Amino acid sequence: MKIIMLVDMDYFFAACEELRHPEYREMPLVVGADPKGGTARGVVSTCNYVARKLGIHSAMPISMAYRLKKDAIFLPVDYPYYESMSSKVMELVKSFSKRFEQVSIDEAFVDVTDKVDNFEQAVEYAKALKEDIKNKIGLPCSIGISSSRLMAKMACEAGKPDGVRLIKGEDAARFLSPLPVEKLYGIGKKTAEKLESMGFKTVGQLAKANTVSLVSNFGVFGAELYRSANGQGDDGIIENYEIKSIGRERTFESDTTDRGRIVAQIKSIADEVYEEAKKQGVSFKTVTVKIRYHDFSEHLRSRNIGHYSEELAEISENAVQLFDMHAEKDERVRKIGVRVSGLEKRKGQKKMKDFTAP
DNA sequence: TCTGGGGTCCTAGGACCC
DNA sequence: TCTGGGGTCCTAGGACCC
Repeated sequence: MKIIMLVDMDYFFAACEELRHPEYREMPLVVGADPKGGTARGVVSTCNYVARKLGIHSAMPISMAYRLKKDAIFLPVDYPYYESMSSKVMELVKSFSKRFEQVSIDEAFVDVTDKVDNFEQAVEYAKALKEDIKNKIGLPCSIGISSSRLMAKMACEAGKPDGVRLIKGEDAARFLSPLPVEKLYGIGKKTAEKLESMGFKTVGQLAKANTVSLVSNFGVFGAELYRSANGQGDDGIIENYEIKSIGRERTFESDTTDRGRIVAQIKSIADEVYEEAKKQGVSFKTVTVKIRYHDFSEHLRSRNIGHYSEELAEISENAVQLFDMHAEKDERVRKIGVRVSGLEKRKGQKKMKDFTAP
């Protein structure tokens, strides 16, 4: 049996801001869109626990957060800064085990099976890692430990904030059983509604479901649901993960039908996508445009260009064409996005660090 | 209250090929 | 007259996560 840990940074973006602005530490701090006096269209990205006590939370419309606390500290998202902090954290985590997989800017799974003899030692190991991150970098995190990725994640959630939590395999079912289905990782609003309509309110009820009926209602996902509800899950760590797509999207400050304005935005976004693809050292084969209309309906239009490309013009020209061919004229556009996929590492190009002199 | 931006994975239909 | 089966690729949409 493996010993898997999930390291998850607590209120990461806001914690990073507190680190460079200690004066905000005791104040409600909201990282996200500029509220613009309550008229803005963005959302809360992350907020600290002082703000959470006031009812503010991630993904809440920023206008609502503003209404809840007009004199909170509102800061814009400084992604490059958080990424630099993330790199420091991830290097430290890696030093605890090379069997490591970063799953988002602030989370990583680590397989510590070879590092400790049992779960009790794993708890001590996790505490040491947590202290190291706190002392050397200054950021709080939580760590969940179990024998699968799923249960490590659930343990971590249960331990938040600033906690280390162990759930042994034999305790998984008992831990999960009373939770409402939407607390299970992978179950969102839609699936929860469907499950509740089928009579499954808790994970324990789901764990006793008839697998045949789950599969007939949800396909492969149904079988996965059953396994998850019973505390079973994957324990693999993918050490060299390859990115699958690169995209950027932008919401207009006001909905528009002005083609000139939209095309200009597509070109500007295409440029950002191009720069990111260059930075990642990948070519692409498919270009996709995403259009969100005023009523939130979304449409994707994609084109396989038939070869791997690295050209800015291939992104912007295909994106504009796809928009012109498929956009509903006179429908107000709220958001536009551009994405490239079908990626391949560029040939003859290695990362700088591969050339580092010995 | 009025809804961002960056991703992943899965499904399903149609085209095409053998 | 009434039309196989399997595999793969492409496209579009949906759900979910952070």
